Amino acid sequence: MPELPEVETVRRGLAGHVAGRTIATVEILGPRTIRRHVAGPGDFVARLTGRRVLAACRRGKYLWLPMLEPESRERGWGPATSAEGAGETCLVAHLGMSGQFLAVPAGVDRSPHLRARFTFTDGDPELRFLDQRTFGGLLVDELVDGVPQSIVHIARDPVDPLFDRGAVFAAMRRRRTGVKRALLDQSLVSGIGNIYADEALWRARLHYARATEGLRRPQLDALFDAVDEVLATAIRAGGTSFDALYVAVNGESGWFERSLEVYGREGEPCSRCGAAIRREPFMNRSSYRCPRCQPVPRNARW
DNA sequence: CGAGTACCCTGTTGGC
DNA sequence: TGCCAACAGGGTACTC
Repeated sequence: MPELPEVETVRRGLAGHVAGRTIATVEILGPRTIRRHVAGPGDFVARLTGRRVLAACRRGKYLWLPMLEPESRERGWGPATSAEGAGETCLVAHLGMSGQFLAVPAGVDRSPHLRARFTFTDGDPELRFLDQRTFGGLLVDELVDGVPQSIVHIARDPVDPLFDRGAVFAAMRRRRTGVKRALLDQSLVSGIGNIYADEALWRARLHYARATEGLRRPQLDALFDAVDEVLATAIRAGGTSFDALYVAVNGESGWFERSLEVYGREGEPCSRCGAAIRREPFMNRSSYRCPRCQPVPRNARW
């Protein structure tokens, strides 16, 4: 269940273990992992082999590794690339539900969930991408204004220094929908998933079906203050549970669960008022809320 | 175009 | 014990 904090933890791991290294070999196990790379596995491998990883970047739940351009292009013998900042190659990754990056010594991996393997010219560790439920994926892409072309529709996330609350609030109020649908809409604001949406709504004492057009500036500020707090707390927790071998934290590991107030706590008392937390079907998943702190609004939009 | 839904996928859990 | 339904859910394709 990786949301922004988990993906940020992975990004930091990749920055520490992979940035600055040159890819020696790329191996893809099974076609589904690169289904969004339409040019196919041969092209995927060819465009990454021999490339040096410059950094590890993230927007919302997406990760990417920009690559140093080959020397021939750096010297201007290839197509123009630098004028508008476009044309830089990068590896884009989405963890989906269960994707993991592991930086481990080279060796045999019998895991049926191993989807991709990268080796580097300086030896260990190699980088593996594992994904049990195969909602995750990899593709090679080009940067457009510093962002992979395939994710230009993903909005800035609340951690982004250029995140513009005023613009996001205005866009939210133009929608005719409920506040949780808006929080989960990655084209409005990215990085928030089911868990942190419920946690932020509980903190802001808002029902998930509150109509966005009826929300006032103070309520939206309170909601996004709550979003910031929840994300920052989870990022700090992810940072402390860091393991040198594992680039990724396991989404199932319990480091964040102790601090959750409503998510997964059906029937347990609300820590503010004592009312029993409710689980309700919503958008083909579940929403958790306190029935007293977050009552059903009059003009609900489900 | 905005809003809302179906589907992709597999391992785990719980009811009968 | 064994089988099947429910559940987990982000993103995209699709319909209306």
